[in-house]
Amino acid sequence: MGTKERLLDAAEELFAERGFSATSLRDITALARANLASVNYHYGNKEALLEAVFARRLQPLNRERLALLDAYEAEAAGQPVELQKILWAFLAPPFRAMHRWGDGGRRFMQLVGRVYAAPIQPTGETFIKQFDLAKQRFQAAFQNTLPHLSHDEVTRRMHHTIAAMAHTMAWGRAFCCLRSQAEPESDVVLRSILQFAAAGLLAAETDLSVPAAPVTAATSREPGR
Amino acid sequence: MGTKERLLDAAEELFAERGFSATSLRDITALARANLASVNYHYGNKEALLEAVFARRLQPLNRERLALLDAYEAEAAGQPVELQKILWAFLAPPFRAMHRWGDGGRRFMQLVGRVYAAPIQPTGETFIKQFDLAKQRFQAAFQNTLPHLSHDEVTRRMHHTIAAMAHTMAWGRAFCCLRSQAEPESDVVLRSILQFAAAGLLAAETDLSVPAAPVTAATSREPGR
DNA sequence: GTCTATAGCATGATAGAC
DNA sequence: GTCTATCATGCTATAGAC
Repeated sequence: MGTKERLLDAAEELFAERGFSATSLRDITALARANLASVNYHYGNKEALLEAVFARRLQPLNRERLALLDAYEAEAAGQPVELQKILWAFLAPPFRAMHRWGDGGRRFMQLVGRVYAAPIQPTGETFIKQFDLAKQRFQAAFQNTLPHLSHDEVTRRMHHTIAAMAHTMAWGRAFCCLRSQAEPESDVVLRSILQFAAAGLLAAETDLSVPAAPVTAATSREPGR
Repeated sequence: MGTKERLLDAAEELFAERGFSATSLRDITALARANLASVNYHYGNKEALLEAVFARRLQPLNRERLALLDAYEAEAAGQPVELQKILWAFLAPPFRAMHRWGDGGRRFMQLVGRVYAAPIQPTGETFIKQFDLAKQRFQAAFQNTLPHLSHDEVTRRMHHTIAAMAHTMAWGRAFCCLRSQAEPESDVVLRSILQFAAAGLLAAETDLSVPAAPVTAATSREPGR
């Protein structure tokens, strides 16, 4: 395996584990058993290296999502696609990618989850933009299948769904730190998200009964602002 | 307002916006209009400053959550507490805190969302530990109210619920970047999460029909590993 | 393509005057 | 408590030999 690719692997691993700013080029080149100058030779600078890490896996991933959605839509022939199918097209590819790509895939998805939760960082923008392209297609599909929801509510519930996925990814092996032994790439977790999100998306928009405050006043003093 | 508190505010703001490693003490002291050495004088070092940022708001927050849950449980007198009430006790305090604490509260919750998504960082551990104390109490309450779910599944679905909350926090003003104008502290978002999570938690555990692969083979070639 | 050497700068921390 | 000055170290990036 060439230096260029080893650098990519090392960067993927360390960016996912420690974050972008907390990882130095020295850390990366040491792990890749490459020279410090090699990053600059092959990629130009640190940020371009991060972009390369994303570029390698992100495009195939979103292409697979959209191909699945396309196929389901063709199958439905103009009718709304079943909710479970839309969710499957959206959520299954990253989980399957974790299987296919092994440790690298797991680390990559952890990085994705991380960046998605902290979108302000440099180049996170790049990633978000690419992701939003797919998101818009899915937004339309969800809206079609869930006509009882307003546009804004669909947006919010998609966000909740993405959150569940991204968090699972971000936690990686540490998922549900305490006791659940399930690995994030296991089917069990994917099915759990599918089930949870499907029910959540199908819920009525307005039927919420905010519970009354209990008898005991639970307000406590807190530091002012 | 004393220097010590101004440092806390500045650190809260910058850690939330840029992350811990990407923020320098010089940035913080400049924003706080304080001397570079003041951080060391008042807090010892950078990491202790982060811990102080957490300590200021985290304890009251979790205390409020648990007080609410206590009150609801007392009200229920041994019976399982209604799901909506458990969720309310868990989710409402951070949203209300954002109102009460103003900008500082919003930034703090953004920081919390950030750290929760990237738990490996230094001192994130501290935060996670404190949070887990509350989490265990809530896990028991959820399990009581949802006897149809296995222990592991309750854990996973709590995780999904927390994810929706944390992501909303992490995105702050940029929530649902595209079009939804709703501020994260608005009741609309809180209600959306409540509704979504309640339905998701109530769903059956096993009834999932994974959709069949569509006719068109959607597999594409991808880089090997 | 790979390496050494180093420029040029930012960082966290501290010593010590006031 | 606040300030200046500075240390020691780490960083990204690059120049130039091989």
